Amino acid sequence: MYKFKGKEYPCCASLTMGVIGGKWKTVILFHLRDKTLRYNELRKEMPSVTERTLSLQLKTLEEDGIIKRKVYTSKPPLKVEYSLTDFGKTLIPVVQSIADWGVSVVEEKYEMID
Amino acid sequence: MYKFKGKEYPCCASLTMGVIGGKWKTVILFHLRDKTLRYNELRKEMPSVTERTLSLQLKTLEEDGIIKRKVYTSKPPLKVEYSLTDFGKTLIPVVQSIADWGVSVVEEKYEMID
DNA sequence: CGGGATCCGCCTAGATACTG
DNA sequence: CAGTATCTAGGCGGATCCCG
Repeated sequence: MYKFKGKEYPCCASLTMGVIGGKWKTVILFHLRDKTLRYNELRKEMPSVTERTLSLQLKTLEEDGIIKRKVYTSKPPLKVEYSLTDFGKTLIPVVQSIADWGVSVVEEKYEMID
Repeated sequence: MYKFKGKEYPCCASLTMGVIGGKWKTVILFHLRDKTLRYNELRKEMPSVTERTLSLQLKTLEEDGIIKRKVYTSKPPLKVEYSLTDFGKTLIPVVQSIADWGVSVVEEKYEMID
């Protein structure tokens, strides 16, 4: 049994999926893997996500210590930047291999025969 | 826009997550990464999954061409073995890096500070 | 600009019972 | 043994409006 942030997982692989799973978290991490982005910059990279969902996913990633949120202004218009924490950076190879496999599939590098 | 098996994804990372995402698929692939297993052997490796869920996940993995299902007997008791296809084997590095990160976290290899 | 509040549909997955 | 059938719940994520 594996534990992380108060949650229990039956397998080391499911622990990781508990952190980066779901429809959007890997996409967020993919875009943050090499740079800092503002909220609206992330939205432009992910046009099909809703504001609420992006907001929620960013919050859970922050709570898990994967990303950090930095606010630069106290009055509107707000400027908020998101970036990986040092802990989050340890996920870069994982996210990269996930992204690479997706690219390989669409490039039809792999044969789909048994 | 990325396409795979009739589904569209906004990012190469989300394509991969569409195939291996969800609560159980990476766990199945983790256990099948180096060996063939029967249905009940898989259940023993994953005691907390229900029969129905395991069944459904195996079916979608088969439909996506990731695993193959081989039936050895025509009359009960049935013998069915699951293993990775050649295409599924291309996912091994991805699953392995996912599993490795989970292990690293519980071994506290990484510091959780910003 | 960067969200929060509210409402809601749908899909994932669980529980349990049953079958070829 | 290896599933299917049925019912159900919980939560993920979408749509829309609102606010500092």
